[in-house]
Amino acid sequence: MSDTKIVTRFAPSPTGFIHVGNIRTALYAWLWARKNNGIFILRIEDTDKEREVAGSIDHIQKSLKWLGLNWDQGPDVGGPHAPYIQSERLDIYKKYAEILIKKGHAYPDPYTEEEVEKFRQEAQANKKPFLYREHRPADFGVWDGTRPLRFKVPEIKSFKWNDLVQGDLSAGEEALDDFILIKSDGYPTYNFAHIVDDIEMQVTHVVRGQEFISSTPKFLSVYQALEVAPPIFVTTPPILGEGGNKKLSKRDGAKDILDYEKEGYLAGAMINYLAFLGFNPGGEKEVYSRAELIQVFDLSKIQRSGAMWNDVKLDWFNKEHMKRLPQEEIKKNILELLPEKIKNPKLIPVIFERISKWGDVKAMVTRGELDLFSKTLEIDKNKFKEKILYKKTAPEKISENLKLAITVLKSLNKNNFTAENVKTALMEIANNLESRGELLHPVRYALSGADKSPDPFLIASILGKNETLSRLQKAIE
RNA sequence: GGCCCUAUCGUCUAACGGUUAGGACAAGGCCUUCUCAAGGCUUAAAUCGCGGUCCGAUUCCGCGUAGGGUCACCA
Repeated sequence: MSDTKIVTRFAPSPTGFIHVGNIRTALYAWLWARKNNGIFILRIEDTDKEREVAGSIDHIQKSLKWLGLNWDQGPDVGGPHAPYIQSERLDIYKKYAEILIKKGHAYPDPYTEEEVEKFRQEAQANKKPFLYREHRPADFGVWDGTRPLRFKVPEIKSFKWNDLVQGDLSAGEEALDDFILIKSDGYPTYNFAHIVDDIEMQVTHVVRGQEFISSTPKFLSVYQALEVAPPIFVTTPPILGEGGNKKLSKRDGAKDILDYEKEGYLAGAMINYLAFLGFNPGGEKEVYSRAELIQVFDLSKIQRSGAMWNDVKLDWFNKEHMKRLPQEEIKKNILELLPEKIKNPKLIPVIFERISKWGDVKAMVTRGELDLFSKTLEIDKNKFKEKILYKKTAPEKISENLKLAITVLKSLNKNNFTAENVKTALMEIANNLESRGELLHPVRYALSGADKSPDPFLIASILGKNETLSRLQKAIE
């Protein structure tokens, strides 16, 4: 039954990269289509030629692909309603415009932009909302395509409608106005084009941000004039920037979604985090795979209030997803991200061994851990003294233990300085102590300069005998 | 300013009108230091305010307050 098939769409305009705020809307639309065995459409809304940024379409597609939000119909894959780029569909909008003209619901705007602006200022001076329809001409005249085509609101009334997320919504008459359907450059406005396309493409659920709530009465008027039943509206709450009081925007640090890929975030983690920012299936489980997410997702459980972006929680999701990743995946993931200089064939096995247990690329980069492998680790001298101490163990005891370690390690043959041998040697001392940490922690810290690091034995073997001894010696001093 | 929407720990959130208001992140403390993109235990932390309906409001209603959105030949 094609009538009952769920159809959702993501309709970005190619004005640059898509940031995390926009992509969540796409995610929700995609999840809903997949959950219901429906269709997910990618449509490019490029009716503003001035704001268009070259390369955006490609970038948008890359972003969606990274997250695995595959589309069934779109600019590249085509589909029954091709083309999926609005600038290539101008004749279709014209056809709908003619229908509205014929019905007496559209007319050419007789005023210049300056005249309209004057009306606007007059209204403002009188402290009244500006309504173009109050200046609607008596005779409509014939539209020759050079003037903007305006919509004649069929009925001035209050609208009430239902939104799957927001519930019952309403707006007063002042929300209705004779807005522009087709601009003087021949391109349709968003207000008109998206409605035509949604009708043509048989979209059942329109998922979009709440900035469109206030123009919904206008949209409903168009559906009314066209005598077409509107789709189901699904209005998502905003994502707020980390100050908590502003909608997330590029200016407030909303990043290109693909930046997160570069930084080593997993697509699955990003999706999980994004989905849960404003949605919760109930229950206490939080880490969901893509498939599980599709299963539990429900548009009606989307939150109504805005949610604040939180990098720290995203990191946590990433970590959880990493833990669930097969080893091979981790290795692949990491290799792709390793800086060129570290792609030294000799080091790769070492890195793998380490990464198989402790491989946070992002953390490695930020903590300077990668440098450990190029032996240029800088240790923060100010914190060193304090951090090398183990709990309440006396500093004297610590340095005594380190000395002991040096003695033992000195007796190891330089060519036999393997992680295994170092471990055997050190553990012998450590096991005789009150707590093994009294030795192992200082050694770890002396060698790595970090209290969370690969195990000290591995580090020692990588550093080699000389460097290891010299770092231990330095630590004592 | 007009219109519209929203309001539970610092953050994301859960809770048929009846719960000691739950979980997660973050924070504090303790344990562990072969820890391993850690783990275990633990502490502190919330229903914006005022009225109303009800035997009983986080939940329903009104007002206030605060935040957000929108008022384009942008989407």
